Amino acid sequence: MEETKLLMLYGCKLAKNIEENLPNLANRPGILLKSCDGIIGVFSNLKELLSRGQMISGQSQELQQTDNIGAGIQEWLKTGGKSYHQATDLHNPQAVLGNPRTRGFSEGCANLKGVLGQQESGLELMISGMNVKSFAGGIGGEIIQPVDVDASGSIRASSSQCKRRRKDDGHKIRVIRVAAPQMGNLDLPPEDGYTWKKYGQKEILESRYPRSYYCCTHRKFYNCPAKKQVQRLNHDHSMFEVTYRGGHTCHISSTPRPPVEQGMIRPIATMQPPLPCSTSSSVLTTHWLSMDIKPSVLESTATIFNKQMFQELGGEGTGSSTAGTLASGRFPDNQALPVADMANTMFNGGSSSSIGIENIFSSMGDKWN
DNA sequence: TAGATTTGACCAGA
DNA sequence: TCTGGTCAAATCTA
Repeated sequence: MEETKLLMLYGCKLAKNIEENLPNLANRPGILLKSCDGIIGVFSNLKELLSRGQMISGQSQELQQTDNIGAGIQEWLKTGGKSYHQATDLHNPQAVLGNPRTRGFSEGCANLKGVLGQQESGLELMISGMNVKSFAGGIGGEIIQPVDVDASGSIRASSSQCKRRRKDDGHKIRVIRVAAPQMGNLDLPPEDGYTWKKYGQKEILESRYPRSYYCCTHRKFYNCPAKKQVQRLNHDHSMFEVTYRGGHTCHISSTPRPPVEQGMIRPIATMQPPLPCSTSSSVLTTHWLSMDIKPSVLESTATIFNKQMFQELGGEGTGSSTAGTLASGRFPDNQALPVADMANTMFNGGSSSSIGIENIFSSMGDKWN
């Protein structure tokens, strides 16, 4: 549920910021459209995540509420977002789903799109659909797929191509779908905060694309059992299906730290020393509304906006050092990085930042002006 | 030259 | 027997 809550708040915040800064953004249609795309991606992923989640849990009432996720954001936007915290109790997902003011992200986004004008060609906006390619650059929202594990621990096929599966060895299994890179090496699997070593590739029956097998780089030294499989979707080659098996144990060190795999939060906005599994030299960590949020999700989400804004603002960022950039919170010319502040403000409730969420866009507006 | 990737062969579950 | 998963030698690359 943590991804759900994260996406929910993040999308609402972005929408609110766009609405509040339409005067500034009016002269920057590129930023506007990309921002809108990002928001729609967030909300669409949220919708899919919720739908799938409820299908798994079989809670029909929640499903109905999710389907009704409707006019709420529009209504909420009309209030100027001022009633956000009153309208949404993010500590209580039931309250969020049941609250008419927070229902209807899709309609809200459609409304935004109407405000912002015609979408770019090539920009896939499938607000009511499930097929959103949310973010350019290959960092996509995380969409959890249902995985069926029967009582014996073996995996039941959840797709037609999974006819036989080896018995699970008791490891936790997690299946997600992420957007494939749209530039550069298109075969590179999406970054997820860990380093992986490819140990095999295999053509899979009835699949157009081969499946790649990865294990944790540190399997040798830390006996880390984590593995993942990456395969491009048959029907949508721009999406990867990534199957994670087993959790990382290689992060265990002399410094106690909750495992990322278990989605446990870390202390307030501190810079962590590099860890064996992390691809980053440092990791931006947050606490946010006391929620359990996987840092990888947080970083990916925050990076989307970072990359888009950075490019639009004429930066030379490549987005290759996501966590490092966010952690530094600086442009190369040592300017403050608005999105880092934004992420910091958002995910830390604004308590630890001198820049409030309301000021982020206005400060950016200064740059644009 | 060490580490990563590729790829054919082998293993094991269904 | 078929197929997915893994191994390990060969190859590549920084």
